[in-house]
Amino acid sequence: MNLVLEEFLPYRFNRLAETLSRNASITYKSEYGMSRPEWRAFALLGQKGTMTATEISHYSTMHKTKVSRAIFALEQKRWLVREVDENDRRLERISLTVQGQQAYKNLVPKMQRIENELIARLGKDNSEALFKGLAALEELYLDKETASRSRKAG
Amino acid sequence: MNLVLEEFLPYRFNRLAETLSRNASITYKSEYGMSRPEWRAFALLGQKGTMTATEISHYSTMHKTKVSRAIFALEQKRWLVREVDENDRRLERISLTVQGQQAYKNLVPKMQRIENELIARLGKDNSEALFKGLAALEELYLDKETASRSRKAG
DNA sequence: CTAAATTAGTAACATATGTAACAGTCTGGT
DNA sequence: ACCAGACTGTTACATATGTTACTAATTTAG
Repeated sequence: MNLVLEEFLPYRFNRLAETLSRNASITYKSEYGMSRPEWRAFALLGQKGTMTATEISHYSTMHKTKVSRAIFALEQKRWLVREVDENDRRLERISLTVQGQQAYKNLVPKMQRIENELIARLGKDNSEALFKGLAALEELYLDKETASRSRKAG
Repeated sequence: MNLVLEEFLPYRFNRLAETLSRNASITYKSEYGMSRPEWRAFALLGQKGTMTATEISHYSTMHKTKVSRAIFALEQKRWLVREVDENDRRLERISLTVQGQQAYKNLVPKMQRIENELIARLGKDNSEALFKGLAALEELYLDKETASRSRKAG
């Protein structure tokens, strides 16, 4: 009849998500003064090239106002530029500037190293189990299109 | 050289944590108007009996001001009472009222059913992998004392 | 025994996020 | 061609959260 909070999945996920994010954010926050929403939008732009705000919102699963603020901040840093789409003037094609791409080139290996070290410390057995479990959860819960990459890769 | 956001662990955890929490919150939010911080404090009090605010903060990994607000809200609902500790008058011993315990008895089975259904849908193989991976991560990252229950249980 | 440092909990302030309303643009049916 | 409805992105407002400062109580060092 008792629920043990420490065993409750949503709680465990929230706690780990916070820990992992805080740990990862140290790098992009201290080196570039980036917030988490900024990092996400930035990482997507580096990964996919030109995107619209709505696309960023979709792939980052961030609310559109959050995206709006994030790209505004990145624009202030001169890391991205917007260009109104001539075929549909509601759309803004957003892409990283050369400066932004340089920051991306600098930052990404550091972020990957953090993740690789974590996986190494987990060990092959545990990390494989983790990826399997995460992929299964994503398969169950997340929008097929968004989750597909993780599934294939997990 | 490219980082794929959908494969990045902190992002995957955040996304899943949000999804799981939103899913779980439907029940305690719609039936009892509880917020997530309230639910956490409430679940701990039901689980452990009398606690201080600091203890709740520790076991829930919530900031003490968040806890302060959560227990205030639960107090307004008449679900908990505080009693100043006579040996150390800085402390407040917090415990659920009879009303609070009834709500707990009503709510916990529903929350457990949600989790059990999730695990069933994952299947034995996947959920075992998930628990193994989560336990390993908690072992690595979280305060030993806090994580110990999850470890043993996972 | 007393003063400084520590602790529990709250309150005031600043920041971050979500919700709702908005302006501008496009589309489809008539 | 036109208008109702839908879409993109921003702004204004409300709410939630974190940071800092505070009061009251206790503990510790000297």
